[in-house]
Amino acid sequence: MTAEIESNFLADIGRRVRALRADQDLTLEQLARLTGISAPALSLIETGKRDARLTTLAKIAAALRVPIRALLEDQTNDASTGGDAPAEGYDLGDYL
Amino acid sequence: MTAEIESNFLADIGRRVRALRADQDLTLEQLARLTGISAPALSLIETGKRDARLTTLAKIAAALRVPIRALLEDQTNDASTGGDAPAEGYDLGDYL
DNA sequence: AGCTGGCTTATCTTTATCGGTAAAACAGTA
DNA sequence: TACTGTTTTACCGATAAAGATAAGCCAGCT
Repeated sequence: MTAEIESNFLADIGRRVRALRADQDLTLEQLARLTGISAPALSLIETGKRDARLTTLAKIAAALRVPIRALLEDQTNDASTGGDAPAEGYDLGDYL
Repeated sequence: MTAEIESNFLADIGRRVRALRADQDLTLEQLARLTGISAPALSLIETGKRDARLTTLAKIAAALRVPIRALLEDQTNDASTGGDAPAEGYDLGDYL
């Protein structure tokens, strides 16, 4: 339950990193040099197997020249799936 | 240089967490129970002294019922209803 | 003064990130 | 079949996050 949502959360981030890297035709080695993060570490993050630190994700976002926000959530709002709507329109789907 | 930008980055996140917590009149103890993160750990994050993991920030955002995006960057220029379009050139100020 | 609540800091243990290196799996392609 | 490039996985050591606990600090209040 909790662990599943967490791994989905990390896997989503990893997919976005990988997609952005592919858009710029960068290899893991190249992104590793740009970020200072090793290629194995990047691979773990992209495959959702590592719970990276905030500054680590910030380095990746900077190297890809996108705001960190672009790595975290879909910019398309979707309808709520759970229960209560917190007054403004967010649902967040109750991460954890 | 690099370390300074990092600490600004973390301090900004911490300030947003603290502001949102204050908006909801929550103490560190209460947020600790909501998130499962200890109050000392939350204090370190809010004061910008800790480089938290992604799932840790996700827990905080969920407890505060805001999208994680709200903790990471200023969204004062958004205020739109559904069409959140980045659309224009980012600078990101070269984190790292 | 003595409280009390909220926050910070310190110490400790467990656990995980992270870089480095190396090896292994997986494409493609000749 | 080999060969090459890319990615994944495994191990190692150093560093750091996170929980727990305790102590310190700083308000406000009786």
